[in-house]
Amino acid sequence: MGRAPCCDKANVKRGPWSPEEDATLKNYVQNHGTGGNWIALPLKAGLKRCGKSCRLRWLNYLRPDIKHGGFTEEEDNIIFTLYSQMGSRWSVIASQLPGRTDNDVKNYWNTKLKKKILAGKLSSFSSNNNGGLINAVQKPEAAAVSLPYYSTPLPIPPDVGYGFSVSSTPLPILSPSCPNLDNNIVVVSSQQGSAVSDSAGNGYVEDTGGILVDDHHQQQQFSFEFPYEFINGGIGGPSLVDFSHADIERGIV
DNA sequence: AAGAACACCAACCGCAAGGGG
DNA sequence: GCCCCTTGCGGTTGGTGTTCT
Repeated sequence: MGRAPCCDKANVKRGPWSPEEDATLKNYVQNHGTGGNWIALPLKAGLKRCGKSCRLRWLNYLRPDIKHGGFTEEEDNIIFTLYSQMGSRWSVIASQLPGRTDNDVKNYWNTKLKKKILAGKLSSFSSNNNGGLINAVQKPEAAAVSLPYYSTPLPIPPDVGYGFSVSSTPLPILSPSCPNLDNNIVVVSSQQGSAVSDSAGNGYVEDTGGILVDDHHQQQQFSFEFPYEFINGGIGGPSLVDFSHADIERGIV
């Protein structure tokens, strides 16, 4: 037996909300609150709507503190930074932006901001204070072995689908030729990779041979890959030249 | 001018988590 | 501990407006 539907779909209205419905819902919530039960609310308020629909309409549109209108550059940067760190945790990201909803942020990211970043038009991505690099933070679930959570400057925005893997066999200790070896996490070296493609025909540039060193001088080999057209500058991203050994070394923390 | 393609965003869907009985 | 109900979340869809050809 499957899950019981949250409401009787045959007897509820769907689709866009009318101004009358908005007014009814707004008046009811402002006068009576939600009563802690959205499922029962539409019946009490006299709305032929699903409780979930009412909740969504209130949270995303009717709440008095909702901010409508375009996102500012500062908001762009906050979204980008938080997305870099935690991925698509829209509710968490939205909680850092007063008046914005998770749906707003999600839509904005998917329709505009992602393109803006890929075009290199976001200040935190294109500025020179980090050598043109941004902090791409490894997603925890991507780690194949237990390593400290770390950030590594890479010339990519976090949404371009880079993969990340760590070899299971620790490498021999590298000679400490790198002046930053004593820092917590170091990307010691990297090299330009070769173009590869997956079974669906999507092109990637695969970079291999990077070394991570943690604060116990334990080393792990890693590899990562980026969509080929992005690395190749085809959609406004950096050219392959930007993705060099030197650039990554410059970003060592 | 008209149809096609694209962009935007509100709304829906299904799943997981949380809480109460 | 289990079950059921509700809420919250993130992914996806579909309608509408705009731009392009």
